[in-house]
Formats: sequence, C-alpha cells, structure tokens
Amino acid sequence: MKIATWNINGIKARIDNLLHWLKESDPDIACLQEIKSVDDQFPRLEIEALGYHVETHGQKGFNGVAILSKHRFDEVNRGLPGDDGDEQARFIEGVFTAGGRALRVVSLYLPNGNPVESEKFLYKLAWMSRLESWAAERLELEEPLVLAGDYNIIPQPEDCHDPAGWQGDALFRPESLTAFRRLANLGLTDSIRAVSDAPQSYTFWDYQGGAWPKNHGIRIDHLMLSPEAADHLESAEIEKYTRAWEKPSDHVPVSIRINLDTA
DNA sequence: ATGGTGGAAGATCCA
Repeated sequence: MKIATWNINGIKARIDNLLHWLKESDPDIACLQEIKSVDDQFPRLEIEALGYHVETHGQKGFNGVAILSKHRFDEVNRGLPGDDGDEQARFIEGVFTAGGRALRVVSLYLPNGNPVESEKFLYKLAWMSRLESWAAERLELEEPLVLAGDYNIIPQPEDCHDPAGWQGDALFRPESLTAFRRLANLGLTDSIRAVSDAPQSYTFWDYQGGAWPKNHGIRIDHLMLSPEAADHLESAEIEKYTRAWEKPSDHVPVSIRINLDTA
C-alpha cells in the first residue's frame, strides 16, 4: 500500500497538477494540506472519477486538509482535540481496514508559528502539545498509524540548506524541535530517516530567490509511523520531480510503501 | 532599504 502526503498550496490553483500526480504516482491514500478551500467548493468529482473517496476539512481562504483514498473510510474525525475554541482546519483522521485490521491515517497541517514573538508561536507550541496528547492516546491502541503532513518542523540541521540562516525561525527553534522530539519519542518513526540518511533531501523550496534551482530547500513534510506501521515499512520517497512542473506547489509529495497484508 | 513569489480573495493576510 502506498500512502502519500502533499501540501498542494491551494486546490483551485493545483487541481491539474494533482490529477496528473494521482495518475502518475497512484497512491492508495493521499493526505493533502493547504487546500485553501471550503468543503463544498473542493473539486471532489474529478478526484472521485479516478477512483478515490474524498474527505475534506476545509475553511475559507487558508489552511484546510483532506484525505483521498481508494479504500472506503470506516470513520472520519475532523479537528485536533484539546481546544474547542480552535477554528483552524488543520487535522483530519481517516480509519480504514487493511490486512484485516484498522489502519489510521492523519493528514495534518502544523502551524508555521512565525513570527516567534507573536501569538502564532504560542499557538504552534500549544498545537504540538495537543498533538502529542492525541498521539499518546492513539498509540495505546497498538494499531498501524500514519501521521502524515506538513509539520513546519526542520528536525535536524541536515534537513535544511543553511542551518545558520534558519536559526531563530519557528521551524527550527529549540522549543519547536523539542516538541517534535517529544512526539517522536512516544514511539513514532520518521519514514524518510528510517530508509535514508541522505542529507539535502528536501520537501519544500520557497518560490522566492531561486530556491529550487539552487536547491535551497528544507525537509518539513513528514510521515511519522507507529511501531505497527513502521514494522512493515518497505520504502519511502520524496517525489521531487513535481517541483519542476508548471505552476508547482512549493512543497513536493512524500510517499511510503507499507505491506500490511503480512501484519 | 526594499522587495523578493505565490495563493485566495477581492484589502490584505498568510506562508
């Protein structure tokens, strides 16, 4: 089974690229972030025509996440628990049946958190604390769980072109990295790191300043796996070819293959 | 010092 995550930076601007990628990459489950659309304006028909079930958690203008799946959803949960006043659409969980057992897949869009002097950084850290609580609870189920999305976290210096330049940024602040490690240390495996130590494996290149041709990127899109998923990880891949397409997203897809039939 | 680029929306905000 192939599971992918992609911050598409606007579904209206990216629908042609998305359809092309779905045909080419052919994921069984695709987690999308920054759909920047309300649910009833999401172009579900074109995607359903390719054989996908579509579940969205959108909002007007910003944020918004979705899961596309060739497998039927047994259950869908929208929103990260822990703050009833949080209006931002950044989290959706789908539950599927794979290999005769439950498979949980989350599409998440973790807050950027800049500027760090603002409420936005506090919101990022609070959101990460809520995510940690949620993950701790889910891990008790001892099921295959894939936490996929744009984490807005550069885990290690080798995950960016210029660590000194990122010093102090919310994506690389010690508080942010500590919160990410706390999450990982619950027992989640970083898929890309599990299959490769290669540096300069980036998932995002800014539109500005020729970042893409200069390969000035960062690795901030991650698929974090519970032990029951990580045990069956076969491969992980950054599909960077999409960054060279016309009208690209500034992020590229990251995908994994796991074999849950042998679970 | 400024603006750099792009999306959504339709003035700015967000990244």
